[in-house]
Amino acid sequence: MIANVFGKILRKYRIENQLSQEKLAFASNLDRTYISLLERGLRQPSLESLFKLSKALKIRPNEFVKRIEDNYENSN
Amino acid sequence: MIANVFGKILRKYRIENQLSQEKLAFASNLDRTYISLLERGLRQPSLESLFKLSKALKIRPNEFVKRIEDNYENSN
DNA sequence: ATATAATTCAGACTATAGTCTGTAGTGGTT
DNA sequence: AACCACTACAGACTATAGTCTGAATTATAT
Repeated sequence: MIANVFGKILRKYRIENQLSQEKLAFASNLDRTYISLLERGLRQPSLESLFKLSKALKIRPNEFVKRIEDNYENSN
Repeated sequence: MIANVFGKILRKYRIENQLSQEKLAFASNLDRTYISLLERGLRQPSLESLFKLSKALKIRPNEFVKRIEDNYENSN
């Protein structure tokens, strides 16, 4: 599942940036509980949410997506 | 708007691949009318739909996203 | 042990992604 | 004109993204 792959990478990036879910939520203008859902693989983001999160995490969206790709084929 | 940027790029890729909306829909396992909505900027895809479309268009998702990035800052 | 920050989880909710069926327009070809 | 392939559009619908409030857990540290 792509949501699981995405969630794990999102969490890694967040930890690297030393942000709590709540601070990331504020920085990306998304909801606190939604960040939690994403990280646990219970939601997948829209393109816009992906861009918002990338900006808050100071990475380029295509880097984010590249990591998803790399972990996706190996996941099922 | 990110949906507009995405839509224009999607259409370019589809034309390059010489596919009709209907054939792209079939190849990506998405709905014919939804492809139309995407290209006109009336919808934005989820991460999963982005991956489905990328596969059908024989490009890597991160290339797709890179082109969206490049056209996004210049759009508003 | 007890505060405190951080995360999970629940439920109810709104907004939008994505489907389905059909019809109306658009443009090309003979 | 007629036909043909393609796309736009409408409307009603289902599935899921994303919000909001609050309470229950789970760390982390003092």
